Amino acid sequence: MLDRKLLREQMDFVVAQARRKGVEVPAHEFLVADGEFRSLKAQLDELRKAMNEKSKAIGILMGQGKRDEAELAKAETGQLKEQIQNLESRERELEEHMTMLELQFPNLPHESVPDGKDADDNLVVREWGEKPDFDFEPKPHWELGESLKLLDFPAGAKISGSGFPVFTGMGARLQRALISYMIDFQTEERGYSEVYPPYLVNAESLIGTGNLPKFEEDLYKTQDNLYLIPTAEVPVTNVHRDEILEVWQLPIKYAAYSACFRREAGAAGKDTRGLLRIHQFDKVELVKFCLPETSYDEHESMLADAEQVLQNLGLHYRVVLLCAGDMGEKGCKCYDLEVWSPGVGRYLEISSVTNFEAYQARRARIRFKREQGGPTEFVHILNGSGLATPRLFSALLETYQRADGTVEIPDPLRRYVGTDCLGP
RNA sequence: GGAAAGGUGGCUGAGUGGACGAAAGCGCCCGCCUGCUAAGUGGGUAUACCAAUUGGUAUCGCGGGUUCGAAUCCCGCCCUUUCCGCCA
Repeated sequence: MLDRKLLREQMDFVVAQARRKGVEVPAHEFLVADGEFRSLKAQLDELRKAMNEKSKAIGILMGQGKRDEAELAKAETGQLKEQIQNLESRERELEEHMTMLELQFPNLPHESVPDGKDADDNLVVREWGEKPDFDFEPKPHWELGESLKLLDFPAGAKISGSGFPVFTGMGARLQRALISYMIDFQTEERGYSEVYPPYLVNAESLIGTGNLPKFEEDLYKTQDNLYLIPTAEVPVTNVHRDEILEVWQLPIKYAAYSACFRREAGAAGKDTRGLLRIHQFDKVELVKFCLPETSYDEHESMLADAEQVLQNLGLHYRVVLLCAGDMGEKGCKCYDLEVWSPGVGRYLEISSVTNFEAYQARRARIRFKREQGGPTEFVHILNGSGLATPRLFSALLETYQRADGTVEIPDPLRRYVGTDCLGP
């Protein structure tokens, strides 16, 4: 949701920026509706003012015991009331119409975001480390997972369906180790506060983060009208929904572990092997609420927080700045971290770090005041994965595999995994 | 699942038809006073939209109804809390 004032005053700019994302917005329709809405509202306010004054007068007459005059005055209100009701119903219509139109406006890309249509136009900002050399043919993680008895895909398919792997034995332990390690790192080294959120959320929360109404088909919904979270971003961002924060609280930084549930509707046939695209996965999510003027600095530092995990684990990756056309609806600027996967032979997206500016804050009504009695402003909200475990798990196995089929555990994880090597 | 109570401003909490956007207290902000501190004292302090010069309108969980007029009465819904039962 964009600022209505921006739409009114700088529609040409909005249209141009939306076009960078490849989105045509209903500019004219909105401006027409808004014009009618405003003049209608002015009229309505006048009528209501008149009505209020009349009512007040009647009250005074009644108080003075002047019954007859009061009755006379009452008779005069009928027409006013009818007029008001007519305008009110039109107002409701317009309001609905405008909301529908507003939802078609994407968040606008930041000036530092390159033009482009799709993933081919994304910009590789930097690479860290190097692709590991193997003197043997590196295996993909699904083969390693099977031979080392870390993953059981058939069991998952039997229990739930495809896209629900079972982690077994040391695989389960490694999974848990990754989560603990990442949470500990972000909270102890990077100043995030830990949050453990609910996994089922109401529609209001999903509207706040922008997942509803547009992306309902990506979500699992329960019979109680609660939805399984697609990411911890949803509950964690909504922790402060409808609040006015104190300026000294900012920035607020949360790190949250959660399972994530995605229907992956429409993604059939893509990246189906192994852990690449599954319906339930685990992730440590980072969320920040900050002052508008600091959000791009906070964005860079959040990116660094996520990168540091990969660096500590010695995994080769690259940082990609998404072009306007590939960024999606909600973001202003977004970096992807892509980890190198030797067995698959590709870079795989393992994190997206996004600055939403006030887009989510406006939807979720998360504001702050710079000073007592001052105006309220929307905070800027950012989030990033730090990181998603399936691809971290797979990159780790593939990167640290040895010729004999065993896998070395990198140093920072050893005390969590309880061993330095996974073998048969 | 059964029963009851309740949803009012940053918080506590009054308000059962008319001058209530809302008492009081707390908190916070700006003064004054007190040679420190504490106390005292005067004022200010909800949000959104519109007009923009002091102005106007709406909002007391949400939606509808009664009424000239609703925080207040009626109906429906949602949510929270407590007790009992069941269960991790």
